[in-house]
Amino acid sequence: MSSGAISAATVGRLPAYLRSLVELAAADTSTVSSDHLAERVGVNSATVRRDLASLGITGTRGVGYDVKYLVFEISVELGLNQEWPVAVVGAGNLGRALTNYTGLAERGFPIRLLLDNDPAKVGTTVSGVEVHPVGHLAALVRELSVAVGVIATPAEAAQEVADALVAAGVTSILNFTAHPVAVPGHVVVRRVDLATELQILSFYQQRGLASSTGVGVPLETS
Amino acid sequence: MSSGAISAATVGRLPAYLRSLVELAAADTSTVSSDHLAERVGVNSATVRRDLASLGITGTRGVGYDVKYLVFEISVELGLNQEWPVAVVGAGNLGRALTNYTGLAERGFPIRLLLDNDPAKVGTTVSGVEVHPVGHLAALVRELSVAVGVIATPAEAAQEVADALVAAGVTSILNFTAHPVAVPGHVVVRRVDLATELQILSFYQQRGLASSTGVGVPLETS
DNA sequence: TAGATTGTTAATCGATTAACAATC
DNA sequence: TAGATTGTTAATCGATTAACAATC
Repeated sequence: MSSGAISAATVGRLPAYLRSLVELAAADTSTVSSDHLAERVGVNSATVRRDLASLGITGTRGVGYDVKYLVFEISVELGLNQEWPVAVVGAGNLGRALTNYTGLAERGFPIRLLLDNDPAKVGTTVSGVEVHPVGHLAALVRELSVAVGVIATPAEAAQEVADALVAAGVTSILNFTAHPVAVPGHVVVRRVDLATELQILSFYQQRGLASSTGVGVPLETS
Repeated sequence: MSSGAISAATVGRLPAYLRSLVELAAADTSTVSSDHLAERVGVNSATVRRDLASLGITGTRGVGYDVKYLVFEISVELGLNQEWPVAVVGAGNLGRALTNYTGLAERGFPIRLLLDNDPAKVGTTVSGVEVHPVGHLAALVRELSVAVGVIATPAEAAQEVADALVAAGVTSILNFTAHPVAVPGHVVVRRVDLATELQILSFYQQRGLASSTGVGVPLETS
């Protein structure tokens, strides 16, 4: 496990490390210790050193890690040095909100394609992205080299949309519906279910478990 | 730990159990085994029995669990037998998408309050919810008995909004910005960061790790 | 050299799972 | 009674953390 095997927990922490490091780089801090980084991200310093070592990232004993080097390496690991064109299926409020959200393009996920079956929506434009019929999905995904598909349709359509995305060759899917989707093993799906997030919050509220769960400092989603 | 202590992992699985059970109830299945439920949710049957036992839910040996009883008990645990009025801070695309999303009200989280500092937005209405100035937050939260606050503002405002929500007595917060917020120990925060979700997807894509991570069957967010 | 900090081993912790006696 | 399935113990697994030799 010392090299090559990267746990899901490690992957989940990488974006947090990166955010913290980018702030340090902006503040012209050239070097950072695992202790310092750990404190900012809210984990143990041994965990930071282990996470970085598992990516093959090394520091200097007595000194720490070079911030610029860390930022570069983690960015490479997360694929942030390249663009991942995104297709959003469903041009309802959520689909339009995602398309309008400039933060995604800034972080390398430009939304290039918006699909919907509603004839009233087809042909309209959201933040410069034209809405196309879902029937054109396969052709457009290939034409635009779409790397990530987002399911922002009603829950009933989730599986059907996932199937269409997979058939078109998309291997990364973000599912915003309440309905889990089944996909072949080479495809990665993550699900963001708003009602589930709220239900988990209300569970803690109900139980008065906030402080006993070590929350307070935010409980991360991943 | 056998009783009273409920792990975060267990809490995260409850909504999935409930979804599956509701389908069974609709199909008039009166009883379910831990084995059957485990298969539907994608966990081990011992985990199901342990999760349920930790909530004080018992089944019948040789028979299984009564579906209606399970649905009721888990609903109570998740607080679904009551309403949790929600306040959304930020009436941008995301805030409006959330307010328009009927799935939340259906699952007990009606959005009762929408706040924004933009004078052009104040006074407008989204799905019947009027936009109020953020300065009125404390008074309106009390008046409407808001239980959950949602931060849907630009990242820079996240901490300020969290502070205002906490000061107004809100103890459950869902944060949609990329910025983690610090809150007192009695407050529960969950964060949903879209760019982070996409970055994790692209990491797996980059590495070709999909099948080796046991994804395929969806990797849940929680 | 003295102080700091990494890289890694061994200990710990917590969660998952196999296994099975209890019992419907 | 025979078959099924729970409730729970003990084993396993994986991830976190303490500790410390290596070394800048």
